[in-house]
Amino acid sequence: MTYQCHDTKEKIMEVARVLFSDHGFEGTSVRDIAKAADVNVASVNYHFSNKENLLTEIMRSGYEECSHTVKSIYERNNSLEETLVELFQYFTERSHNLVSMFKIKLSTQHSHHFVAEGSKDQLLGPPGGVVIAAAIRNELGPDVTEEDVVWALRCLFTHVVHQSLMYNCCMKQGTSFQFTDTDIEKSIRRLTRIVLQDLRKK
Amino acid sequence: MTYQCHDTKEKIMEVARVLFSDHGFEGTSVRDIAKAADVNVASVNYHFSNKENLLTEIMRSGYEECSHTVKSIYERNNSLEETLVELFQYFTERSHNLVSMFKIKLSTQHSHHFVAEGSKDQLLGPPGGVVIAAAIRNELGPDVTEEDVVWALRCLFTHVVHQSLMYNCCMKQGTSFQFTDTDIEKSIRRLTRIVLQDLRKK
DNA sequence: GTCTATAAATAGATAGAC
DNA sequence: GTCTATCTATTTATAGAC
Repeated sequence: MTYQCHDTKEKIMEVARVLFSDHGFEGTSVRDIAKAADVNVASVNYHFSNKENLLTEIMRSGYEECSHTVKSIYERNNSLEETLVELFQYFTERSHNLVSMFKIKLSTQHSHHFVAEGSKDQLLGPPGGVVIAAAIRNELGPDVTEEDVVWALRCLFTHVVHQSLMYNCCMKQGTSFQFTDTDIEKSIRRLTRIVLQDLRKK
Repeated sequence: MTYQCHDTKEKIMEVARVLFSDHGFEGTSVRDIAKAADVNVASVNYHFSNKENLLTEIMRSGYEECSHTVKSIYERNNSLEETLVELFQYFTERSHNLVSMFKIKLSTQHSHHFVAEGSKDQLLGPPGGVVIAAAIRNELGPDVTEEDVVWALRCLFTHVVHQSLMYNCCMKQGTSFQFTDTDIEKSIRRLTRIVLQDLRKK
């Protein structure tokens, strides 16, 4: 079993993302990860130097994956409403990516993962936020104010992210959740329409 | 220093809520709590039997405090919009209560704290959700459908909770946050108005 | 690159004196 | 109710054989 670096490293990251999402960073031991990934305990430190660095790589790849997904979704359908609905579907398929990123964002200890490398003081916005903002501008034409775009972005992104978190966590917990994915899709569409409608009135 | 049970127990809960909120349940040791509360290590187990039970008591009191706050806010001002804005202000004053509750909700391991004691399968809704739903019905009169009330509740509560989480976490992290509390208040008011407006049209 | 063995620190919990 | 001391288990990380 020599020369399987790439497979092992990626397997560790994928398994760790799931475990961090379910039990948190501190709630997951390197041994748990190695066992679940079916690799040796020492290989985690070999490939990532230490546990903290494993988190760093997971966060970076997760943020990039999400940004890239939003971009490619919008380039395909060219519609704000459809993009938001498909973003919810992506968050459901890759719920561990969303949940682990969000938990880290809420943590004091690991929040530095959301600070861009070059400019240490600049907080990263939501992944794909630039694309959604552009989509809003495209729907409303050139007369829309920047303040309105920011407000709409915040309303809509918040809604999609929070509904995705609630939907996927309650599903995982096995408790009877009141809302189906169809309900949430309807909710996203309705909110998108009334937000755009309000911005057009001005 | 004898007979100070009540003080010690409450001090432990208050300190633990802050630490759980910042570093998570697993990221906080019983020793950390005892040190921050300036009590002996053994007193945590004396008053709460074990660490898990300390979390149980924190969650229960946090949920009740929040529900009670929402109720008393609405009884005082009798306005949906004002209640949501004041709820955001409460979430800011007591951000550790919100953050710790939300983190636990996202966790697979500790999600059982959101299951009501009597009926083990029933998931608890958002704290104060019943009051907000009643406020929505009061604004719209008796003709409003239950589906619309549920949608409005979800939109508005989601917005307030998520904005509060983002606002308080980014503040705590010391990074330059783009939005002031005034911005978020405006955002809540604007969303409340367009949601109610949409429901009235039907 | 993978493995075993182990170091060094820390975790939750408890026993027993006061 | 508070405290010290301690047991047992588990943690991250590393050293060194293969």
